[in-house]
Order: sequence, then C-alpha cells, then structure tokens
Amino acid sequence: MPPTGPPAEPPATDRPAARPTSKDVAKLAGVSQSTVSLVHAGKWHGRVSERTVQAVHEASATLGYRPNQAARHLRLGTTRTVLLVVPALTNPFFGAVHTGASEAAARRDFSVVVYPSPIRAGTELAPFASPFAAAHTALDGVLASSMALESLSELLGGTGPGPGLPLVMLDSAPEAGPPTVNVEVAAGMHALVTHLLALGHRRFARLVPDIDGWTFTARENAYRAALRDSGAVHVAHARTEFSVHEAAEAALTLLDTPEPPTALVCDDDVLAAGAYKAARRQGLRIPEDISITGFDDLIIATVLEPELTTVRLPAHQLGETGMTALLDLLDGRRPESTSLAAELTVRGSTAPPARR
Amino acid sequence: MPPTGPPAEPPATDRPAARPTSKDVAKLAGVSQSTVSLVHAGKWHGRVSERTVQAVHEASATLGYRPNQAARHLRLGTTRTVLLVVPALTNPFFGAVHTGASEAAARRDFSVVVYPSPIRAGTELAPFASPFAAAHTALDGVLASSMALESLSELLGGTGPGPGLPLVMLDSAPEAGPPTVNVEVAAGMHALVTHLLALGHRRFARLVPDIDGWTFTARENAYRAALRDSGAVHVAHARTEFSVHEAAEAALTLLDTPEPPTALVCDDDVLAAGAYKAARRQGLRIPEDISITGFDDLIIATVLEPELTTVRLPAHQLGETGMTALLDLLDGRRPESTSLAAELTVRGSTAPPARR
DNA sequence: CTGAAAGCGCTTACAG
DNA sequence: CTGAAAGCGCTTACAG
Repeated sequence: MPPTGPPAEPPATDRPAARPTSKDVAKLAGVSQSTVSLVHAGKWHGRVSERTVQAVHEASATLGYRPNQAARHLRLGTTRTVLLVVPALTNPFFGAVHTGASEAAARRDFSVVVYPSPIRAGTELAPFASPFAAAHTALDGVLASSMALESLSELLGGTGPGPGLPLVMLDSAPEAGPPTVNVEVAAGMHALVTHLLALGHRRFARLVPDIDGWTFTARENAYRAALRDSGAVHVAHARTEFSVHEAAEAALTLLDTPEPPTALVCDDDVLAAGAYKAARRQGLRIPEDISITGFDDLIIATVLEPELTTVRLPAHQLGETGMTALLDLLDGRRPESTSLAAELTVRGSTAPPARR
Repeated sequence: MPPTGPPAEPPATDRPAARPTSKDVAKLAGVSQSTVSLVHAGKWHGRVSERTVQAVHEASATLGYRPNQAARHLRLGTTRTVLLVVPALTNPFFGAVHTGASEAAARRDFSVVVYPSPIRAGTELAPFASPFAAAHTALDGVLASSMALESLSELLGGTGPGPGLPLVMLDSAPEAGPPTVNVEVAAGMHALVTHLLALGHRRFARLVPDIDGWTFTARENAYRAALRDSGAVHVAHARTEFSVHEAAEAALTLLDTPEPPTALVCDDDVLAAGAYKAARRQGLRIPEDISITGFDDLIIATVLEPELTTVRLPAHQLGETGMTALLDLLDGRRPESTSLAAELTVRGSTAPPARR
C-alpha cells in the first residue's frame, strides 16, 4: 500500500516516521550538523577526519537520509531545475530533443521541466498559478525552441523589473542575442537539392508547414539559393497544416497540374508522407514519376515505401548540446553558439526523372 | 543580453537588482509581511481590509514580485512537482501521455518532471546525484508506466526507512496495490479479433514486442481468449525488438512458410509497419493476401498504405486521467482505479481472406 | 483588521 | 579538526 498523500493524522507512535534531517544524522553520528553537511557536499577534505566521515556515512545510511531539496534551494538560491520549451512532445523529434537534454542535465545533477509551448494565452489564471509565472523563482534557466518564441517573452523578464532567466535558444537566428545551438539545415537543404539536380531534375516544387520559425525560413532560403543559376525552376509552393491528411490535400494542388514538378521537396517527413498519398492518388509512381524528399529522418522515413530520402536532423544531440550550453552559461561561462551537422540520407524516394 | 548565471560580482549600483521578496512588498505597501502572504494566498477575506489588499497588489506589481518557490516548498513541506516515469519520450505515444499529464497538472498548479526510465543502472553516481535519489524530497508523487517498473523500486522507499512516494500506475495490473489507470486493451483486442473472424479469417499469427509489461500480457491473453472456440487457429508467433526493420525480419519468419497465416495481429503500429515490409518482400498484397493489424493508432497508422486497421489507445487521456488520480491521492482522497476505452479503428489493411 | 515571531532544513562563514 | 549561529523567504499560529 502506498502512503496516502499528506499526513491525515500524525501517527501516535513514538517515531512519527518523519523524514530524517541532517540534524538527526548529526545526532546519531555524534557530530554537528555542519559536519554532516560538509561530508555530504564532499567538502570535508582536510577539514574532517576520516573516522568522522565514516560515522556520518553510516548514520546517513542507517536513517536513509536524503537532503531536503527545498531547503538547499532556499539556502543556495538555485533550484538545479531548467525549463525546456518545445512546441509539442507528441512530435517525436522533440521527444528526442528532450531525451538528449535530460541526459545532459542529469549528468550535472539538474532536472528538466517541460512545457509544451502552446500555453493557451487566453486562459486567465490566478496571479501565480501559471506554470510560467512561477518560473522566475522555480527555475535556473531556460532552453527553448524558436518555434515557441512568443510564449517566452513573459518568462524572460517581460513583466516588471528584475532580471530575466538565463537562456539558450535551439534552432533560432544566431544573431538574435542569446547563445544558440542550431542544426545546419541550410547545408542539409543544399545537399538535398544538389542531389536532386545531379539526378537531372529541372522542375521543383515545395511543400512547407504553416508554421513560422527560423528553421523553416533557413530551409526556404537555402532551397532558393541552391536552385539559383542551376538551370532548374521552382514551379510551385504549398503551405499546409502539420498533418498527413492536410499535407496530402496541399500536395495534390501541386501535382494536379498540366506540367507537374518532377521533384517535390517537403520540409518535414510527415509532410512527405502526405505527398506520397497525393502522388498515389494521382497515379504517380515514386520515384519513377516523382521524386519526394523529407526532412528530420523520423521513424516515418523508413515506414514509407519506398523509404524516404531525407535530411537527418540530430535531435538527441541538439538537446544534449543545448543543455550543455545552458549549464555552462549557468556556471558563468559564455557558451559559444554552435551548429550541428545535418546529413543527407538518400533512400528510395529519389531517382532520375522520367524522360518526357 | 541574458544574465550570466550566478552573480559574478554584486553590481555597485544602489539597487542590486535582487529579486524582490515579500518583505520588500510589505515595506512598499506599508503593511506587514504576514499581510502580504495572506493576500497572495487569497486567504484575506474577513481578515484584511479591501484597501490594504489593493495596496499589496499595487506594491507587488510595481516591484514585479514573484514568491520564492523554494521558500514556499520548505515551509509547506510540499514541492508541487510530480515525476512521470515512462519508457521513452521518443515514442509518440508517451509524448501524448506526457502532454495530457502536464495539462492536468498545470490546472492544479503542479509541475511535471519526466525521466525516461531506462536509467542506466550501472552508472555509479555521487551519493545524491542520481535524479531518483533526490526524488524522495524533491517530489510529491509519482505517475509511472508499468513498462518501467524496475526503475521504480528505489524510488518507492526501497533503500532505508522512511515512507515511499504516493504513486499511481499507468497500464498495470489493477490488483497490484497502487491505484491504476488503465486502457481497456483486452476489450480492444477482443474487438479486433472479432472483426478478423467476421471477415472470415481462420489462420492467425502474432507479432509481439520483446518487452515485458502488463499491457502486452493483457493483449496476448485477450487474443487467446478471443480465438478459443472460434474455429480459427493460432499458427505462429514471433517476438521482435521495437523497430521497423527488426519487426520486418521477425514478420518474415511468420510469412515465409508453406501455409502462411491470413491475418497477422501486431501489438503495435510500429511492428505493423515492419509487417508491411515483410509482406511486400514476400509478394503478398495487403489486404488481399494478408490482413495486418496494429495497436495504438499513432500517426504511422495513417502513413501506411493501405492505412492500418488498429486499436486506438487514448494516450492523452491516459496521462490526463492518471495525473488527476495522482493529484487526488495527494489531496488525501482515494482515487478509484479506472479503465479507459480502447476503440477498434477499421481501415484498409483488413479484408476477407482470399479463397485458397 | 494587523503585526511580531517562530521555524521549515539546509550551508557557510566564523570562532575556537 | 569541529561546533554554534545566522539566515535564505516564506506561512502560520498567536497575540493584540
């Protein structure tokens, strides 16, 4: 049986089963509270005798002592907790970002709290009820995806005086101010378009998400740049919500034309999955009649048949590197903005265009 | 420019830009600290005059006051933080569970910390460095998936004396002790097999993950039960790692036989994706030559072509309901174990078997 | 209706 | 090498 939450009634036994404190440990070990603290903090060398250290460890083990975090936080003025702000954890890409970030945080004894960013802005909450409102004092720093930037202004010292929180941005314009950890999406897109050009494609189209964000602008710019002076043309463009079925509808508008493109460059694997559906509805074979590409290299990329040519984004590493940068920032170091490689991954969805 | 972590040097200005405390608010409003606290806690009715309340609110706003959480936690003995333990957030199912749980928590002003459960058991950490070690004092409760049960023993009062943490289990044997919130996977499986039987299938096979867990046992038992006395036979069974390509290999062993099954029941959409690949490698058409089913109804289910007949598991609702139960438990109420419906979702991957 | 005081459990100068 | 004391910022009896 698990305990039933808050103590309903202090048990009448002589031992109230209260969590042992450092005072209890001190008493049992026959030393002072200071010594217990020193020993647990590993700051005892040259200050506490070996014997005493032993005694403290034994007493701690006997009582099952765990330091009270709230007390440490209050005393130290730090919470060893950081906030990760991402658009949605249901997107496996950000799940991987979270995992990488959590691992890096755990290695340095930090916890990660996540808020999927579409915090309903309209919801009026009690003065300090909003998760973000508490943030100022419950968090040491913030690691945020640019796709959630608006939700952040409040966090970062928006209201009233007082300093904002230390911040590292993921995937955002490097010149924006805070340190950034980016993925080289431009290079990835360049490699992708170059691959399609080398296959002989000359008629390109784009399927992009209905989301603003540095990363999508960067992809678009790199796509345009790669096509420039290539002899190939960009014939059309469609925006879509981030779902397979919506993407299929949007892709249909691109394909259902007198002179359809031979290469369809999608900004995400999920959108590419929609493009597959549209192509098939049009009776087009992939890759013989139309080459389709994605971005991310999620599990979906290998579920699709033929498997998807895409640009692999190192999600896990992005979270890990971003968290490391944030922790460095908290240590008073000034992390450099970095950029992680994005790798073109060629699979079965791209081929030379059919002769027409 | 964001602040650079810990104060390097207290700025020489007269206003050290320190975070304002309730004392500062009290001074500015010309009242006592107690009054400030009462006002912010909303416990002032009948105890503080309207005018004073106004003054406190104004002073708070002027200073940009936010209560220090660490101090509240220390004083109150509660952290308003709960731990969510799941196998992997990269699995979109658990991403959705997290989202649901976070929303329910935020509504009651709780935060959620997540640890993907495969905590490397071998890694020796400093005495209190492990995220779990701190848990005893930094958390109020735990919401855990059964697929991560081993990692939990330590959390729940394993080492030493002292009470464990209040716990609600997701997807685990209801009789196990702690309150549980389950999905009716058995009913879902029953509906699925009944659907296949009604289509005329008589030769079944199973593709299951190489993972232990109540939910998979429940699925297996329900599958067996549904087949019993149906006139149909279970012809084979394969276990596989949780990946598309591994699942494809395993499925191949089921299909590459003299008398292959006509219906392949997979315990997850990802495994079903592997089965599609195996079927195609064998030259089998879906659903004409083989019906394939999944479980979960992830995005993959609609990416596959034909789209996958599967059992929809309400991941978001599971997280939401589970969190609500945990918060009720923390409030001293005794939540009832509940079970959420799992809905059979028929799509294009199932059809009557070919005459042979 | 309002304020002074105690205390949550820790860490860190400081004194010995 | 070790201990007594102060104080982080809050909330809550308690006294007026």
